[in-house]
Order: sequence, then structure tokens, then C-alpha cells
Amino acid sequence: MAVTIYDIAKEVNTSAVTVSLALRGSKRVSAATKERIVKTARKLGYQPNPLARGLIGAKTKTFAFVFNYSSADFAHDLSYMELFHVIAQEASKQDYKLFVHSSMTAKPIQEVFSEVIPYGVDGVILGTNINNETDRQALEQTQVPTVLLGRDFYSEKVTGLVYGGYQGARQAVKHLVERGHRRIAFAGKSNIEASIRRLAGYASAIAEAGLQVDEELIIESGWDVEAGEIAGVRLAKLPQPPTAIIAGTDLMAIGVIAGLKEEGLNVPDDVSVIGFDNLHISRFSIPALTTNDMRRDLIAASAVSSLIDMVEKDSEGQRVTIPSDLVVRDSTGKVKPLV
Amino acid sequence: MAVTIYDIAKEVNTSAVTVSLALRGSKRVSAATKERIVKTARKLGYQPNPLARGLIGAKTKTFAFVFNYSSADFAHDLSYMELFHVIAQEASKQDYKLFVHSSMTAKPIQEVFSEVIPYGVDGVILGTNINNETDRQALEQTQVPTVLLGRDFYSEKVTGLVYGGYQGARQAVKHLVERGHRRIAFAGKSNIEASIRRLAGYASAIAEAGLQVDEELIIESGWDVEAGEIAGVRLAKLPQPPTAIIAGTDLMAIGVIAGLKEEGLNVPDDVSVIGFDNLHISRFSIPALTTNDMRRDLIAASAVSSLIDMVEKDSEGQRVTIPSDLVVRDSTGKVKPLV
DNA sequence: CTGAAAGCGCTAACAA
DNA sequence: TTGTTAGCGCTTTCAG
Repeated sequence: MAVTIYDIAKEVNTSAVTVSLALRGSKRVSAATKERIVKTARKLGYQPNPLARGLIGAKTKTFAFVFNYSSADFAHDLSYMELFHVIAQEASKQDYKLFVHSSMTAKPIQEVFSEVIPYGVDGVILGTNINNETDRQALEQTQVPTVLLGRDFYSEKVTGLVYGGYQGARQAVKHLVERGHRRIAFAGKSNIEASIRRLAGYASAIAEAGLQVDEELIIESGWDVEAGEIAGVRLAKLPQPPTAIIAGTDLMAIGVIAGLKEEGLNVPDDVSVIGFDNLHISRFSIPALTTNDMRRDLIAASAVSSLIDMVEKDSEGQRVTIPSDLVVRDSTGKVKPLV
Repeated sequence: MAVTIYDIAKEVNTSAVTVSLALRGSKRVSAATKERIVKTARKLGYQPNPLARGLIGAKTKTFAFVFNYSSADFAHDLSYMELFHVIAQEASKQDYKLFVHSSMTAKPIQEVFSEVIPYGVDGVILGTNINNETDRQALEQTQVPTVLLGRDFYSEKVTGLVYGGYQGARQAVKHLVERGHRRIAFAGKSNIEASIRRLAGYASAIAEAGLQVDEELIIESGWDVEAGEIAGVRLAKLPQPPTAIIAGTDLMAIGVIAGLKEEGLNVPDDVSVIGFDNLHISRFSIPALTTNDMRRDLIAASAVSSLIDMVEKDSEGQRVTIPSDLVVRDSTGKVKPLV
């Protein structure tokens, strides 16, 4: 059996209460007793029992991480998976454990909460779309601190982390404009919040550069490689193809490059391509991908620290924006001069 | 507050014990009472409290999944990450939750157990190397059912899942020999168990084909893209370069292709390349990668079901081998005829 | 500054 | 077939 506070109490000749207090650093215990308790706790290899703590509603040093999507969305998940990974590391650094809730179908947020809270988690990390009023209400009413990944929403207990999609898209357009591009396409329009943000950034920067937003150059599609390939082909076949394409994700960008190639257009010589995410592999694509690094390190640090603030200091939820970095590699170049 | 068995008991006019029994399908409760209990449980939206269950040592429907490595190993992790993902889905399908233990440094198995067991997990999924006697002992003595990913080890409570590395490497060699290759390299030798297995399969198939194992063609290295690139360059620079290369992982294979290209060798025209893993992205590499699909679906299903068997039916640990599939794509071709 | 009592939700053992 | 009692390990009153 594992060591309990009773074992320590017996050893030190005191009560369990005092041990519990001492171990949590209460000032109500004399320095001398505290020291003896801490020392024997260490000696005995005491580990607090999170289940017992959780049962009475105390903190468990546990966050739930929710994968809430249909498996069809796997493509975008490569990015989400990498993010999960970094967050797991970050949480472990801060001495928190992650409890994973992975469902095959996108469930209402209320349901997610009620499946996860009984496990006594101190907080929830969530990446779902908020589609409807019910979800919004669930978030507004929750008592459990929550971090929303990539959603522009916050409430008393909910912090929304917005990555630099808007600003990243603007940066991407600017980068292309500086290199002489004037026909710049956007591939990957959808009703996902991140997509909307990226498209909005694109449109604003296009306008700012004094260019027309050409609907023909905006492709509505999913975010995976296949979708990118189709988009690449379609754009290549246009009577007047774009000289640059901003893709919704890195995977999509890789597909776009392949699609263009099928139609005889080369990257970056004929067309420049920019992605979003900066996946681990993107720097190894051929050509190496110019992309928006979403700064998963910052996102993870921010997610975990916001959550800890809400849990431990009872601070309020807020809206946090994390700017992305444009990483220029080989898939973008100067516009091809008209012959 | 959440609904408890007491609430149900009150509603049905019986005791908590009866409710508990009924809900767990005991035969000691009359069909009539059972039905009433189940019905009102559903009506009230009862969710059993896993913390209370865990506290008394009962089942919690929770497995620990351990990421136990230094972050330097990230490369190989893309494969491990994808595996995690599939296992998480599979577990959720079987109504189990995953509890993630992610540490920055590879810890002794004993320590991992003692950090994870207090959370009341029913079983542990582990992908660590077993380097020493201490780890081996920890596994032999554990009371908690455990599945070891990719390790050839089993004991009373431990099932070892061995993926088709050996057989996959043999298949790869055979595939190449059939296409006329006789100088076949292996890139990615290391002391990781999976690597040893792959190399052994390679060596056996090479010998079987009546070829010599040429030490010059066996490159000792890590498993990431960079290592692959270096290996590719090195092999290309050989006085007599290989006509085919088997790489330890897909990422490495992608690196090898890049390295070869730097030295003016093209895949598959000059050199054929085969990887291991079949990552989600591998089919989109250029050229599309021929690789050993490790069958993550089967691995996940097997991991979860073995664990459940051990947990619920108290069956013994065993050694399970999961064969891989060679997926032939565009990175392998016939040997280039000598001009 | 310290301790005794009670209870979180559940189940195993024992009793009826 | 059903119910009573006790206890898992911890923390929060409340009393010394």
C-alpha cells in the first residue's frame, strides 16, 4: 500500500490534519513540526493521492485535453496533434497531468464537460468550434476554468487563445506584394473560425496593397493535402492563374504545390506558395515551405499558464492573441517577369 | 452537485448498495428493481464517479499513456504521436479514457509507475526502451496490467507488442531484390530495439538472397530527417553507391531522398528508397514514398484489447506480433541498367 | 498552534 | 434479494 498522511502522522507523532496542513505549506503549523513532517514525508516517499483529493473537490493537478472532432478532420489534426504534444510537455513542466478525452464525433460542449468533470480535472483545454448558442452558454456557465484553443471567445472562466491567423495572413500577403506579386490567391476558405480569420487578414492586406479581391482566386475547400492538390489544379487551369497562393495550412500548401506541378507549374519559379502552421515536416518539403509559424511553444505556454492562473489564483478568463511568425523558405520568390 | 447513487436510491426507495449492484449488472438484484434503477439512473443523468471508485481500488476505466523520452527524440515521435492518436480513439471506442504522462526526460519505469498509479489507472501503455535490469524487474513485479509498445518483452502482467520490423525489413529487401537491386543499404542503425529488429531482418534477407552484407552500406545514425539527409549524402559519395536504400523511418527516408538529390542522384531513377512507418504524410512526399505500413490501426486495437483482457478477465501478459504491410509507391523502381 | 469529527461517492463484507 | 456498516485518503469545519 502507498504511504498516506496517517503513516507520516504516526511517525512524527502528530495528527493527519497537521500533516496535511504542513504539506500544503499552511502557516498554522509551527516551523519545527513542519520541517519534521516534510522530512519524513520525503523519507517515506509519500505521494498525495489525487483521487482522495478530487473526491472532496480539492485540486488534482490535472487538466483535461479534449480531442473533439470527427476523424475525417484528421488532416488539420497534424497541427493539433503537434500542439497537443507541446502542451503536454508544458503541463508536465508545470507539474500538471493531462487527461485526454478523445471522441469520434464532435459532441456538444456541455456533454464534453459532463464527461470530463467527474474525473476531478482542475481545468479543460478545448479546441472545438463553437457553432451554436448551446455551446456558447455551456462555456459561459461553466465553473471549471477552460482554455479555448484558436477561438475568439472568453468569459468569466474561459480564456480564448487566438493565434495570429489574421495578422499572419496579412504578413503573408505583404511578403508576396513586396516580391512583386499582384495576383494572389487564397486556398482553403471554410466556416472554421481560423479559416475565417485567415481569409479576413488576406482580404484586408490585399485591399491595403491597392489590389482587388478577386473571387475567382478564393477557393473554398478543406484543409488537407488532397484538398490542396485539387485547389492547385484548379488555380493552375484558370485563364489567368495567380502568381502566388496562400494556403490555409501547411498540408494544404504541400498539396497545392503538387497540384500546380501536375499542371506544369513550378514552385517557386512560376508560382509562390505560403502555408500556415509550420509543421515539423514543413521545412523538409520540396521546395522547403514558406509558412506562418503559429508558435506552438507560445500557444502552449500561454494555454497552460492561463489555466493555472485561473485555477490557482482564481483570475478571470480573457482573450489572448499570439502573433505568428512568417518563416521565409524556398516556396516563395519574386514574381516571374512577363516575357 | 452531480447525481449520486444515493439520489437514485432515494428516488427508487432502496439503498445505495442495491443501486450500485444493479448498475453494475449484478444478478443479486431482482429484474424488476434493476429495471427501475437503471431507468431512473438514466432519467437523472447519473454518471458514476471514477474518483470514488478509484479511491477504493475499483476500476476507473482509465489507462495511462506514457510519453517517456527526451524531447530530442521528437523525430521518431511523429510516428509515436500518430500511434497515440489512434490508440486514444480506440480506447474511447472501448469506453476507456487516457491519462497522459509526459515527461521531459526518460525516467526509470519504476518511477513512471509510481507517478501514474496513484491516479487509479487500470492499466498502462508504455513505449520506453528497457535498458537495464531495474526496468525489467519493475515490469516483472508490477501488479498493474501494462502494454509495451514495440518491445519484445512479456510477463504476467505485461504484454509486449512487437510490430513487423523484422518481417517488414525482409519484405523490403525482397521487394528490392526482385527489382534487380544487389547493392542495398540500410540507414539508421542504432541501439533502439526497433532498429535492431529492422537491421536483423535486413541482414537475414540480404543473406537469403545470396548477397553479402557490406558494412559500408550500413549507416549508424538517428531516425530523423536530418540524419537521413546526412546518410543520403554519405551513401551517394561512396565510390560505389548503393542502388537502393532502406531507411529506418519515413522521416529518415525523406531526408535520404533530399541528401541523394544534393549529390545529383534522383529517386527512383538512380536510387530506390524505402521507409518505415507509413506516416500520414508519406504518401505525399515527392516521390511518394514506398514504405512499411506498421498498421497503427492493428497496433492500437491490439494494445487496447490486450489491456482490457488483462484488466477485465485477468488474463496473462503475452507477446504479440503485428505484421507490417509493404506499401509500394513511387520511391522504388527497377535497378538502373549499367550503361 | 493542534486535533477530533465528519464527509466526499463508492463498494466489499457481513447481516438480515 | 436487500440493507447496514465501514473504510478508501484527504481536507474542511469547529473545538481545544
